[in-house]
Amino acid sequence: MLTQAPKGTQDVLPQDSYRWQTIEDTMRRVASLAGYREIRTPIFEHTELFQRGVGDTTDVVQKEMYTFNDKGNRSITLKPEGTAGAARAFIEHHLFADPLPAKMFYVSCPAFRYEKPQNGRLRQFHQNGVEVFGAKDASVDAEVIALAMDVLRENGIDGLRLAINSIGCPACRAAYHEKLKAYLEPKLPTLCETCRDRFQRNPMRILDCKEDAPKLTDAPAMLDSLCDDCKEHFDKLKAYLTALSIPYEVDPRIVRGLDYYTKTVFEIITDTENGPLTVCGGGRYDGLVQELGGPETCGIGWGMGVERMIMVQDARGTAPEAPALYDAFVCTLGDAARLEGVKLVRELRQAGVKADLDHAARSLKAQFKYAGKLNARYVVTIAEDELARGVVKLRDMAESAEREVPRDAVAAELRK
RNA sequence: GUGGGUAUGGCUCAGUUGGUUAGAGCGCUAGGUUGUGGCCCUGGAGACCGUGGGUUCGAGUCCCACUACUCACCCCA
Repeated sequence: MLTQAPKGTQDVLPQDSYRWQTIEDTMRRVASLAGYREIRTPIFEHTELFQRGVGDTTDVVQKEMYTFNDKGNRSITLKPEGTAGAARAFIEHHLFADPLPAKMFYVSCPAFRYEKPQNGRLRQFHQNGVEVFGAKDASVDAEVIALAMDVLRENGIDGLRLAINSIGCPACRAAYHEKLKAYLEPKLPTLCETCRDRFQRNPMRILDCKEDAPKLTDAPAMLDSLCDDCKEHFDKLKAYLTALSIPYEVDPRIVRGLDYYTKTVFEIITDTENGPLTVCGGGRYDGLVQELGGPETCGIGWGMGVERMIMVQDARGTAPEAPALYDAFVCTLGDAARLEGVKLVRELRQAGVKADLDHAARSLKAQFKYAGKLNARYVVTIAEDELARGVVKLRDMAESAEREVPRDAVAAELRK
């Protein structure tokens, strides 16, 4: 077990890390074009932050957190998601005193949930995300959704389903819960065990139960119970999305498992051979900052699973090509040539040419084979003859064309 | 947390009704051309057959447990 990564964790190997870097680059580029700046928060926080922020009746907090006491006997939790930490930092550093909205993003942020791993679900996973604090107009809801779609599209992932919903504000949701409970109560005995439990904790979830939902088609819908303010917000969001030519479907079953959401919630879903998979999920959290002790500040954001994006790229064959490891591989024959080769490789690197030479004491032929396997664009050969004449052989591997180049002109030649 | 499937060299897999030194392809490595890649040919390294028990004269093969991986439910990224 010593040489086995813990359950639900994954290594990103050198040959694969470019996939992550490409996705990270895209995220940085797209987000900064919209005025978002990167935030980095600790990988662990006080447990209470998530109990208060995410909500201590949620599955995430109740069953899935990596919680432990540190040596000072503080209860510490590895963050299960990105929003609570960002909100805490927003409050702690008085970012509410800056010009609002405060727009921020994070990249390949580790998150931890103690769950049984399966397809697209790990115990340590990574999210890209955005958070916006202090913007109440639905135009920002549409903006963050547009950003998510753009990030996905620029990573070769499009044609995804955008599903949106509104779960209202504390005022209209409380009223709705009463209506819903009144409707459900007589049916309780016919519901499954989990749903009888949900009845107290989060009755809206029952409408998303695969077992019970079909029996409850005439249940009152949150969308029909929104207060005027929430309804107007949702209508505006739809108008903005339409203006941006972003197709969406309204899915009243989207509830989200984190307590802080209000009004807008959304998911971006891909259909895999194993069924639908959410690649990105988020929503508005107008009560979160205040709940955590900050000034009344609205907010909205999303998280996007990096591993899931990579899965989708793989499934669709839209993964970017691996960048070439070397522009030039230097092959040498003889000790004097080898010394020259070591010098040349360093020169090339300093000139911005990706270069290397054999470090395994291989035969010339094996050096060529190695260069071929690593897809080096050029092979530079130096032996006694070339050394004496102040030249090198420059071979274009794809063309199988070889020519002589003056030793001093190699770097310039390869930078062309 | 509940249920199903799987576990043999680095990878993908064979392995006959349990029978002697566990095979192949790919990959890795060396050579076939003592100055040259991709194709071809030849050689080499590399497996306590997931772990621990049990049945048996004998277990990769049968039984049990454990662990890991994987899939579905739940939930979510």
